Order: sequence, then C-alpha cells, then structure tokens
Amino acid sequence: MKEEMIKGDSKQLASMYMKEEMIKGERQLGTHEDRLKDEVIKDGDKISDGNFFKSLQNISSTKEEVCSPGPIERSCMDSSLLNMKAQNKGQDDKLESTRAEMGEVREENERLKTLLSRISHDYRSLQTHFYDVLQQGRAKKLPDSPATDIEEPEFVSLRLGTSTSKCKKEDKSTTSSEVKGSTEDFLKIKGGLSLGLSDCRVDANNSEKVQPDVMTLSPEGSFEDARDDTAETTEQWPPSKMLKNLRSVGAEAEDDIAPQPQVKKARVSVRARCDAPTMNDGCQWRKYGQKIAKGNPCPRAYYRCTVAAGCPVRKQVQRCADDMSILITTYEGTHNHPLSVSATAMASTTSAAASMLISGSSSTSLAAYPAAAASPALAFDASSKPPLIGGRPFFLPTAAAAAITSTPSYPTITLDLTSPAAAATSSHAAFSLSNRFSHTRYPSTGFTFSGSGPSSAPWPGYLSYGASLSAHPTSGRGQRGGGGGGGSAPPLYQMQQKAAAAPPPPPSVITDTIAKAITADPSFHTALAAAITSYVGKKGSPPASGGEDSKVGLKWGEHLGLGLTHSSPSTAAAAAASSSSQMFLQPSLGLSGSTTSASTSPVANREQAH
DNA sequence: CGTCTTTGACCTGCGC
DNA sequence: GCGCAGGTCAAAGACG
Repeated sequence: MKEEMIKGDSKQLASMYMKEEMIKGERQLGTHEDRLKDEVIKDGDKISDGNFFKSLQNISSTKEEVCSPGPIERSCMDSSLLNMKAQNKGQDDKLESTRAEMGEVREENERLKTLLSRISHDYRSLQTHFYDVLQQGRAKKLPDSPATDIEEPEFVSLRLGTSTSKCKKEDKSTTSSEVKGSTEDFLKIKGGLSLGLSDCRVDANNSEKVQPDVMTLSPEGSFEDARDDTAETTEQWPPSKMLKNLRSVGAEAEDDIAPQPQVKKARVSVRARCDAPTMNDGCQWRKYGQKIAKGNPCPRAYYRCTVAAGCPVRKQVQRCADDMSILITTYEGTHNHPLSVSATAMASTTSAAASMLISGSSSTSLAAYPAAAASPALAFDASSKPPLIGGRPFFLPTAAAAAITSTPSYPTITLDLTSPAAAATSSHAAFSLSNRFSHTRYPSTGFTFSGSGPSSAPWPGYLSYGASLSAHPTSGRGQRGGGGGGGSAPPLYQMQQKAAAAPPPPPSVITDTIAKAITADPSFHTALAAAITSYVGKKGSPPASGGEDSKVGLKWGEHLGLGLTHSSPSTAAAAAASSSSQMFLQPSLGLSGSTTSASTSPVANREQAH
C-alpha cells in the first residue's frame, strides 16, 4: 500500500513537474510573444502594409525558435513537446485571426484614405467654385460701364452715405476727399468688388446720378439686393433730418433725393461677456448718444465709427438685462475705409453672418413672420483684407452661436459669445451650422467644421478659425483720436444688410429657413471659402492666392468634422431686447473675451489704428 | 484748446 | 391724430 502510495505520489510529482515545465514553456512563449507583439505595435508606423505580414511571419518563426527544446531541458521537454505543438497550433490560429484583423484594418485604412482624398477634393471644388464666382462677378462688372463711370458711382454711393457727415464736417479739417480718395484707390484696386451684400436701393431720380456699381457675390438676385443695399447706405444714412438741413442749406444734387422709405437692414449682433464698457473690435468709435431702452434698465449707447470721416458705420452697445456681464454690441452700416486686422476680423465675421441672413431674408420667408418683439439688432458691415481668396481674408473671430432674431424692421443674426465655449480660453472662433443647414446642398460634407485649436473645439467636429476678440477698458478717452484703419490698406468691401420683419417662428421653421438661405446663397459659400482660406492661412503658411497645397487640403480635411451636429438653444440668457425665439446655429466660440491681452489694450489698439 | 462724453430735447416711425 | 419708443442732435461739461 505504502509503495503504491509512494509510486502514486512519485507519479503525481512527476506529472506535476511536467506540468510546471509546461507552464514555464508557455510562460516563456507567451512572454516572448507579447514582447514581439509590442515590437510590432511599436514599429507599426515603420511597417508598411506590404511588410507587415512579413513581420508576422518573422514573429511566428521566432516562436518556433523559442519552442525548440534546449539540451538541458530535453528530458522534460520531450513529454511536453506534444503539448507545446498543440499550443503552437493555437498560436497559429491566433496568428491567422490577427492577420485577418490586420487585413480589415488595412481595408479601413484604405477607406479612410479614400475619404480623405474625397474631402480634399471637395475642398478644392469649393475653392474653385469661389474663384468662379469671383471671376463671374468681375466679368459682370467690367462690361457694365466704363472705368471712369465705375468708380464714380461707387464713390457717389459711398459719398451719399456719408454726405451729411461730409457736409457737416466739411468745415472741419478732415477732408472727405481724402476718404474718397482712399476709397477710390481701394475700388481701383479691387475693381469695386464687394463680397458683401450691399444695399443699393436706388430710386428713379437717383438712379441717374447714382448707379451703384458695387458688385457682390451674393446670391442670384444678389445684384438686385446689392443695389438696394447700396442705396440704403447712400440714402439711408443721412437721417431725414440731416437731409432736410442739407436741402435747406442748398445741397445741390441731394435735392433730388426723394425721401426713402425706411429700408430694412439686416443686423448682426454680438453677445459676449465683457466687463469693459465696450468690446475692442478694432475700430475707433465715438459715442454720440445714450438712451434707456424699454425693457432694459441698462442704457443703450450709440457709437459712430470715427476711423474715417463720414464712415456710416454705427454700433449700439447695451448690457443684457438678464445678465449684466453680457455685452450686446450691434453693428450697422458699411465702413468706407480700410480696417485694421482686428477690425477686419470682426467685420468679416459679422459680414458672413449678415450675408447669410440677408440672403435668407431676401429669398426666404423670414419676412413673412411679423415681428413680435423688438430686439436690439445690429448690422455689421465688413471691410476686409485682401490676402487670400479673391483678396478677401476671412476671419471668424469669436462667434459662438449664431441666432436669427426677429425685429420689427430688421432681420438680425446674433453671434453669441457667451456660450460655454466662450468660457474657454481659446481665442478661436467657430462658426458652425447645424446639420439642417447641410442636408440640402452638401449632404456629404455637412459643412460642419471641425475645430483646430487645442481647446477651441468644445464641440467636436468644428472648424475654428479667426481672431480673438477681447475686451478693453475704454473708459474715458481710451479710443480718442480715431486714426486711420490698419496700415494694410485693404480694399473696400461693402457689406450691407437688408432687413425683413421676422417674428419668432418655430425653431424648425427658422432652421429650415436658414438652411434654405445658406444653401442657396453663393455669398455664404464665398464667405465659407474665404473662411477656410483664412483658417488655412492661419495655420502658418499663407497660401498663395489660389494655391493651397495638398498638405493644406489634407490638413483641412483632417479637421473636417463629418459628423453632423445639431445646435441646441443656448441657455445663455437672451438679452431682454432679444427675442426669445433665437435659433442658435451652434455656439463654439472661444472668447478670450474679458481677458485683455497686450495687443488689445487701448494703447495697442490706438497704435494699431494709427 | 481740441476732442470726447454726457444728457436733455428733438425727430421719426409705428401702432392704436 | 396721439402716444410711445427708438434714434439722433447739439450744447455743456470734462479731460488730457
């Protein structure tokens, strides 16, 4: 019995020993395999698709080496050899599955490559389309009228817009002729091309004298709209009272100007958290009035652009009744002078939004909705710098959310910088559209941009680009002495908005309306292309006009969010004046807002202006 | 002294 | 036509 027990024990011990050896072998094999796998992963980048399976074969051969018994352990391995072989079989199976997996990965990689190239192609197509539009616009303009006439009407257009100021300030040192001259230069340079929408409303009487030749890249009927807009600029700005004065004084040509019905203007409002009295948008402003608006205990301040004499651009600044930290800035009018970079950024941003809005209001049913609540709307006219597409750089500063609001007279688009994104330190802005906007014309790309900045994309899938918008303490005379615009002397671009009454329609209606507007608005596409170009340029290598290299394209494609996003109504307190029916396009604007940077200090600002 | 801000008055558009 | 609200003017004061 004992012997049997001993024999049995020895057998058990022997089998246990063998098992231990087997386990050792397995461990060795496993460890080595893991190591090899790690190596493969580490070197994954270096291993091309073609070499990858070679690598795998190497791994398996290495395994075989590991499995070959050594002389020392031969006695033990003999018995475990069979098990090891079985194990190897299992490993081979694993290897096969891994190979299959790798094949799938490779296929996916190919798909991604294809997708990337397609995105790149889409981008190029968009750019090409932009240039086409640009060329068409120029071609349209050139045959229209002789060169001499081309410039004059443009001037007249601008001059009329500022005629009052001019008349009023003629006795002052500032010469309108200077402004005119600079404007003329710009127009000469750019051929009067306006990428914005201009109000060119010309009545019968004026049409003879004033033939706005402003060319726009706005939608189909854009030219019509442009005329309307220009007229607005030229005839609307001089308040009727001023016109009266002019006439009484004996203004010659102006005598024929018939009283124009209130031309509706599109406005773009910017909501941003800002402790300073006003935001630094790069322009010089002079306060000319203040009023307590109904429904808001905070006074509304009225500013006039003083960068150039006679600049018709005005803005309203008012704090939000619900949240005093929110500053609502409203821009209106068209700059008739070059802008500084920062101002250009802001102008371009708002102009893009306004352009979108205008096209929508003119071609869609926005106007069909009666106004329910007045909101402090602001229209912003943009001038821009010429570096890139069609000589128009596009910066989307810090727009967080775009909202269409309705006012009795003005369609208003609101850029809400108070969204969570605004809290971010990012200075990039994102201007995005909900998927609803994209389904019509760009179903594949969705026209949703992906953020590029490290922290600028609170919403994945957004392209952020633009300049920073910061607050500056403009107390007292911080902005005194409005100098000229930036030294870069950008061409004159006009962007004016037409307005249409629009009440707070159901969000879906608004969304659809905007979708229509956007998808049917070439000007928006233009702005978009410009924005992209600007973005690309910002990435470091300012692309030569018309030639982004493939790298850029890929980069853009990399950031292109294909995922469609849908905006949700911002919870930010809407300005008391703002209608509750705001449709936010998608806040993603990192607003460095109240953070004052050296470059945005009043002093720097002034220097910049000079 | 020149420029800007303040602020009350005035003008205009709109709704009733 | 009247009243309301928004927008603008312009004299007075403040500031550098």
